[in-house]
Amino acid sequence: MSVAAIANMGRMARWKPNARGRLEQAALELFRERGYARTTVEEIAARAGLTERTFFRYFPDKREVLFWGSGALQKTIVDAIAGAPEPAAPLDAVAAGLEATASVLQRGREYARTRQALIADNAELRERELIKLRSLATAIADALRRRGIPEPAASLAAEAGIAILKVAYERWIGDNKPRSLSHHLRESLDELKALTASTSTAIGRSHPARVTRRRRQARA
Amino acid sequence: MSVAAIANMGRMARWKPNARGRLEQAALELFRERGYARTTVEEIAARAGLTERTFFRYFPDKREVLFWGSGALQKTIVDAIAGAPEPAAPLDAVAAGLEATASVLQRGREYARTRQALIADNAELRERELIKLRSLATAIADALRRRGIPEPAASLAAEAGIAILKVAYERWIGDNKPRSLSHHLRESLDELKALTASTSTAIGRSHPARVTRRRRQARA
DNA sequence: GAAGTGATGTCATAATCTGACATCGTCAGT
DNA sequence: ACTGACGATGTCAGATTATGACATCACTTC
Repeated sequence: MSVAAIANMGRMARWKPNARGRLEQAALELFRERGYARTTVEEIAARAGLTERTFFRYFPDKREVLFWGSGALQKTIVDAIAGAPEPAAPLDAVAAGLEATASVLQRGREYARTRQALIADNAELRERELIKLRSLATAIADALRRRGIPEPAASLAAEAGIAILKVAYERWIGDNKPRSLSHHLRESLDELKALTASTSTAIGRSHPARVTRRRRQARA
Repeated sequence: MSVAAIANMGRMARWKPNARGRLEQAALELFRERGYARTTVEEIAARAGLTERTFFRYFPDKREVLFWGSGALQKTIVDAIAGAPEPAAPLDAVAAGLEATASVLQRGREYARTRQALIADNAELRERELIKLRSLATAIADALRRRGIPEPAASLAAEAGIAILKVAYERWIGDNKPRSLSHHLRESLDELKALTASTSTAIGRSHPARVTRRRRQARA
C-alpha cells in the first residue's frame, strides 16, 4: 500500500489502521482484567473491532500477542553486535548489543511489569518465553561467530549476555527508582566481569591476543 | 488397589492393566507412522483400547505423553546428587547424578532416537523439552545448594551438568557403536573439565579449600 | 473502468482440553 | 452374601484454539 493510501485513512470503512497494535492493546487490557487464560481470542478481537479470524492473521497463536516485539528486539541486538567497534572482547560486543535493546524495550516499565506478571503465572507463556530466549542466545552466538569469535567463546559469551539481560531486566522491573534499563545492564555486566575476572575465563578477556581476525569473515 | 487385585487381572472387563504404558506405546507407534501433529489423541486412545477422555486423565496434555519419564529422571538425578560421597567438587556431584540417569534412560537407544526426532521437528515439543531441561537445571542447583555449595557455583555447575547431559545424549543417539550413555557422559565431562582446567573456574575446583562445610546444612 | 491487490469478514471444521455425571468391577466390613 | 465406598473408565456436552476456502470491499494500476 502506498503512503498516500495510509494518509487517506478517512474514507476506509473496512481497513482499520494499525490492526496489530490495536490487537496487542486490547489483549493487554483484557489480560489485565481477567488474566491470560480467562480471556478468549474472540474477546480480544471484539475489543479491537476485528474478528477472531483476523487475530490469527496477525499472530500465529494467542501467546504471540505478548511476544511480538521479540523479533525486532533480536534484530536490534544482532545488528548492534555486528556494528560494534572492531577490536572488542566478546562480552563487550554483546554488551553493545544489549545496550541497543534499551531503546526498543522502552514501551515503559509499566508495560514490562504487567507483561512479566502475566508470563510468570501461566505455563504456556513461560514456555514461549524460554523459546524466545533460546532463539536470542543462538542469534547472538551466530553474530559473534560472524565477527570471527571462535566457538566455545561465542556460545559462552552469548549465554552470559542472556544471563545479564535477564538479571538486569528483572531488577529494572522491580526497581522503584527511575534508573534506566541501561543502568541495570551496565551494573549487571560489571558484576559478571568482576565475578569472572578473579577466575579469568576466555569470555572476559580484553583482547584475544590481537590476532588479525578480520580477514576470516568476509560475508558469512 | 491391593497386590491381590493386580494379580487378579483376568476377570476385569473394564480395568485395563498399565493404561499409562499402553497409551505411551500407542502414541509412539502412531507418531512414528504419521508424525506427532497428524495423530490425534482420539487415535492414540483408540489404539490403546481406551477413550480420549481417559488419555487426558493420565497425561495433562498431548505433549506430556513424550515427557512422562522426565519426572522420574529428575528425581533420580537429585537423589544421586544428594547421596554422593561427601567431600566432592560441585561438578563431581553433578556427574554422580548424571551417571544415575543412565539406568533410567535405558529404554533403549531406538526409543531415544525416534523420540528426539519427533521433538526435533515440532515446535510444541521443542518448547516442552526446554521447559523440562530448565526444571532439571533448577532442581540440580537446589540439590547442590542443599549440599552446602554456595550460589554462583551451584547454578553454574547445574548449567554445566545440563550441557554435558545434552551433548552426551546427542552423541549417544548418533553413535553406531554400542557405547553406553555412561561412556559418553564421562567423555563429555572430561572434555568440559579439560576446557575449564586451563582457565580454572570455581566449578571445576577439586576441593573448595577444604572448609568444614558439613555443619552448615543440617536439614535444609 | 476493468482487472488486481490487500485487508477483512464469513462459514465450516478439526483438534485439544474440561466439567459433570453414569457405570462397573472390586474391596472392606458386617 | 449384602452393602456402601472407591477407583478406573465411559459418555456427553461444550469452550477454545487454530486453519482452510471463499466472498467482499476499498483502493490502486494500467
